[in-house]
Amino acid sequence: MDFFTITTRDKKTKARVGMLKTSHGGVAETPSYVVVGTRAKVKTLTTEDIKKSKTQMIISNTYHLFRELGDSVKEFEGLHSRLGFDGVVMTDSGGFQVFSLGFSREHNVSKVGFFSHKKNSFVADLILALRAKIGLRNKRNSVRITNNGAWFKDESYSDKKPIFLTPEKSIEIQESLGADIILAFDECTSPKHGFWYNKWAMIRTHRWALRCIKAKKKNSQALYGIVQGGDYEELRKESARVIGKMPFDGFAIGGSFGKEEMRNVIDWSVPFLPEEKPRHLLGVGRIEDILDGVERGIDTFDCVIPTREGRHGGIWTKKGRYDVTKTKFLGNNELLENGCMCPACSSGITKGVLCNLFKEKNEEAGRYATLHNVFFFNSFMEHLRTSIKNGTFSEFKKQVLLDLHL
RNA sequence: GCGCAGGUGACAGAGCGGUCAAUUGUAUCAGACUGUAAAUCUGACGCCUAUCGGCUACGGAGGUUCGAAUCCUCCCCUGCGCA
Repeated sequence: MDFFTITTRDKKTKARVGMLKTSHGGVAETPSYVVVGTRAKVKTLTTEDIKKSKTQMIISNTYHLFRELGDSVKEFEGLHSRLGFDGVVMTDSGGFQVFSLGFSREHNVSKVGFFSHKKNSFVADLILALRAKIGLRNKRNSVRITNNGAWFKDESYSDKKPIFLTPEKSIEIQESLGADIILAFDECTSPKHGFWYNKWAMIRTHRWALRCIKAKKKNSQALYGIVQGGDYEELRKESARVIGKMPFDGFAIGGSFGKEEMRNVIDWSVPFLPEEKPRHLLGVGRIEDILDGVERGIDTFDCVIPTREGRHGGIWTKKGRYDVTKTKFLGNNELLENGCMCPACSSGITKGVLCNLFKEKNEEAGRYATLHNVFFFNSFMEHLRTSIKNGTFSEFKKQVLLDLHL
């Protein structure tokens, strides 16, 4: 049984429809959205909710679950069981936390910027890269990266004991967690990092990739390698070439880039990745980003947007996003989205009702919003797949962007 | 009627002589959120002004002082206790 099969290819673009089949029995048709359930739970949603949300894939997180479970992760029941989900489950390796708990805090940046982040100066970048190369840890960071792995001293956890993640440790934990797809332990760099730091971090990530392959014992899980290289063409191409040649079951594109550079990063990387294997774009994104990604040959995407923004009152619709918490929606008796078949809209949740729930700080508010958003993104992917099958992907893309006023 | 305790910006509630247009929280408004440090965060929030700055404000009226939300006097109001 093949893990990944491509069933339709778009004639004009690199878009394709495929099927992921895991040894666990889970199935997902791609392009697919991967819902984020970091701590083995999609925030605010019940397992019943997830079943009704058209969710095919969920991604949990190695770092956060290991923080929670410690060594008892060895006796973990397994993510499918914990999630009550029989679709395709992924785990992120903890590589993103190297950034999100480290440089992201220090630089005060997120991984995707609408503007190009100002880079570190050439000298600062070179010093940082040299320090990294000879194995000197960054002193200020709550994450200290060494050539062997990364120390996490995360004060938001009460026990406060630093933990050390290496490629081997990450794989070991991910095997205990039991996802269908696991990711190589990598280093996600910051948008502020310059060429030299990115180069060194990339080389390190490549070495870690080999160690992950070597450390993997289970055959039932698919292992993805991760392309890094920041927003540098030379580095991305090199990374994709090197990682693409390694015996991974699939490939992910990670790292930080500006909004504009994202398309370039994909264009530089994809040609070096084996055509017949699945390609995942880490941490992206918005509707327009997905369209750009699919067009360039990406099969799966994971992003916190539908869940996080839902909790914050952001409602995604075909006509764009709005904030239901605005007082003007009180008393409004239109459904969240006209004609929507999601469990929230189907049960008659109106803008007014949801606005009121948010104002009351009722916990159901985030749940309804998340339900709608997750369903919306999953339905969107469904339509997107159909368009590829029909050979109308380009028209579909154009229409979606038009409707979103983008 | 007597005895306490109080009256501060939409509300709650700090401040108790100058650094006070007044801490903080809530509400309100605006914005952010892209491998979840996030049911979170940022900013605005008396009036006028793009800004500098100006004006009016801490129950009311006086007073003391170079200077009062802060001290004094009287008045009005509220809560609790006693009649």
